[in-house]
This record gives sequence, C-alpha cells and structure tokens, in this order.
Amino acid sequence: MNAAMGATYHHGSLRETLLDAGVELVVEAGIDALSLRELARRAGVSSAAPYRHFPDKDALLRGVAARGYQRFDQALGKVSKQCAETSALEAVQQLGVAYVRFAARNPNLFRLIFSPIGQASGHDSELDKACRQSAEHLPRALMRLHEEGIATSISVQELTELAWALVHGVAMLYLDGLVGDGKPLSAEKAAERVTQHLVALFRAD
Amino acid sequence: MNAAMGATYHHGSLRETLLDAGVELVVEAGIDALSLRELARRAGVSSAAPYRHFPDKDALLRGVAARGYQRFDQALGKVSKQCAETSALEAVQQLGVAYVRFAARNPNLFRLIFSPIGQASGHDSELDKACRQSAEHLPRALMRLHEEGIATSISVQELTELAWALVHGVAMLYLDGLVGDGKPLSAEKAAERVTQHLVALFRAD
DNA sequence: AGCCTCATGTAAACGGCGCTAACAATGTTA
DNA sequence: TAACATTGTTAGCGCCGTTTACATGAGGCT
Repeated sequence: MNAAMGATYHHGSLRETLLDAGVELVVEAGIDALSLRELARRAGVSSAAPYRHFPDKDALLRGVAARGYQRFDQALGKVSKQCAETSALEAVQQLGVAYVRFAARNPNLFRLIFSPIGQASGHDSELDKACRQSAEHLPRALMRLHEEGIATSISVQELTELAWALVHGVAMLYLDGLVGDGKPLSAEKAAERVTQHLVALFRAD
Repeated sequence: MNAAMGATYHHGSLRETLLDAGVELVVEAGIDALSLRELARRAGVSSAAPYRHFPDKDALLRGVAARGYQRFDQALGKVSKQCAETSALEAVQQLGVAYVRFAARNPNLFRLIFSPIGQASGHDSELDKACRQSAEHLPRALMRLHEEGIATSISVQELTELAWALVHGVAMLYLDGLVGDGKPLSAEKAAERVTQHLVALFRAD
C-alpha cells in the first residue's frame, strides 16, 4: 500500500487512522463528543466504513481506551525507571505524583480508561494487556519497600490497595475540581501532600 | 390540581415525575440509558413536554444528580448521627465505610454525581447545595478528631483531603472491579481495611 | 359569568446519531 | 486471468435532542 496515498478507493490503514482520530477527539473534546460519523469524516471515508474494522462504537472506544492505557503505562514506566536507584519510598511517592499528574494532563483519557468502557475485560486483549501492565508499577514499587524492610507488617496487596486508592482518589477529586478548597492547587502539589502522609504511615509501621 | 388525575391535559406535576423517572432510569440502567423521550414516554406526555421544565437534557440530569446527592447526604448524615456519641475515630471510620457502601449500592447514581454533570456548579442551586452539604460530614468528623486531641499536627483541611481521597478512591476502584484482586470482596470489607490504615495513621500522629 | 393571559401541554419537523443491507472497487491467490 | 476475500460506498431504518407553531386549560380581573 502506498503511504503517500491520493484518491485510492481503499484507505489502507483506516483502522489506525480511526483510532488516532478517536484519541485526538477524546483528548480535545471528551468521550461524549466522539461519534463514528465524525471519525469517518475526519478520515475522509463514508459513515459506514468504520464498521469494517469495529463491530460497534464501544469496540472502537475500547481501542481508544487501550491507547490511553498505553500512554498511562508509559508515563508510570518512565518514572519507575527514573526511580530505579532511589529509595523505594521515594519511588512510591514519585509514582503517586505521576499518577495524578497523568490524570490532570489527560483528564478525558483518564476518565475513559477508568469508565465502564475502559474496564470491560474479555473483549479487547490489547486493552486487557495495557490495563494489567499499567497496574503493575505500584505493586512493584511497594515490593521494593518490603525488600528494604519497610511496612513489612502489611501485605503488598494491602499496601497496593491503600496506595492505589489514595492516588486514584486524589486524581478523581482533582478532575472534579474538589481538591484545593477554592485555590487552584496544582495536581503535583495535591498529590505530594497526600502521598507524604502515606509515606509517613509506611515509616511509622 | 387533582392528585388522582385521569386524562387531564395538564399533567400537574410533570417536573417531579420526570425527575423521579430519571432517577429510576439512571439507577436501573445507567446514565447513558436516559433519554428525554423515554422519560416523556414514561410520564405519558409528548416528547417536547419536558422542555417546558428543563432547558435541555443536561439540566434534567443535573436535577437527577441533585437527588442523587440528597440520598448520598442522607446516607452519610444518618451515620454521622449514629456516631454522635462514639469516639471521633470510630465516627471517621464509619463514615468512610458508609461512603463506599453508598457507592457500591448506588453505582450509577454515584457515577453521575461525580461526573462532569454532577460537578457543574453555578447552574443548579439545588445541586450545588446538596453537593456542599454532603461534603461537610467528613470535615465535621475530623474536627471532632482534633477536639479529642488526635492528629492535631495536621490541619483539618489536609486531613479531609487525605481521608476523602482515600475513601473516594476505594469507592471508584471498587465500582471498576479493581479492588479485591479477583475475589469478590465486599465493599464494606474493602473500606474497613483501608480506613483502618487511615485510623492507624491518625493514632500514630 | 365572561374574558384574558400565561403556563403548560401537543404535533410536526430538522439534523445528527448508531447501525444495517445491498452493492462496488480493489487486492490476493490459484 | 478468474475467483474470492477485503474493504470501501450509498441508501435507509429508527432513535435521539431540540425547535417551532399551535392547542388547552387554570386563575385572575371586571
């Protein structure tokens, strides 16, 4: 297929094009603004063409969610690597901040991946994989914590629930404008404040 | 207006009827399942009738969200009163459990009130009021904590952010099926586990 | 009572949506 | 080259949100 295509009947990479446009549209205007017809328009094909690549709109949205998870995973993975040589406590803190920062910078993608669509498992292996991968960073960092002899009285699973719930809650409340009590607190500040208490809890153990 | 109405031209309480039907529909089938036409059908009026009471669909959804917040506020208020004579720590813990329990029992309402629609402030005074009210239970309980001399090194606002983020995160992750690691953990159990760590943090302070 | 007015209902229409069916063009392979 | 599978197109269905023009009836005024 010719990459520099002109007026060919077959698009050549419609599936990818639709997913790209889908991510773009979600990022710019939110989930509700996405319609198959609009994506088809942007890709320069007819309204029915997307159905050759996705059984229905939800399937396409799962594809978009999968890409969102991949970005999320990359953002967390980057921080994990950067903190490979710091203390485990520092790594956990940084991971928490990165979690909230991603939500703040990509609110629509974040809302999508943690919506029923993004959580529909068993339909899209790519989504499932990306979801699983992005959920592994926190447990890994907490495992390091155990290895350093910190907070060993609590199981890694329970530590994960605790830390995950905390940063996820901050992220969600931040997106809803419910954190900061009026003042436009930055997402990083909010995350730092909260994760510091978490770290204090670990230290106290 | 006659309450036991027959074939009157004017409905008499269409606004309330629509909101009732809206809550019902959201509870049963989720936000996306709600359409103005369906509500009109259930109320036995024409498709355009709802526009005499709501400028658009979002306005009606805000009304539904306001009712959701009122239920939420009631659930938390009930627990607050029950815990008026217990220790402040116990009250905080019970409040956290009630928060997650409400989310688990009313997933669709919970998702609605913490969606952009439920958070749109300045449009619906009833919504704003119900939102503010339901957000006051936690700070009040944490204030009692301070009065008992617990965790006084942290401001009530910061305590609120911490506790709120934690329980909100648990609630959200629970709705997404992301807590419990496979096993069907009850919402109460999940909330208890997490809030116990929070209480431990307060005690350690 | 009769009338006016206004709130609140109806009917009909518009464009946009998800989705399907029938058909056409292209790529692939024997 | 001929058959076949893939991937496009066109046209149309029913549902949706919303608007416009019109109908009904309840309450206040004289």
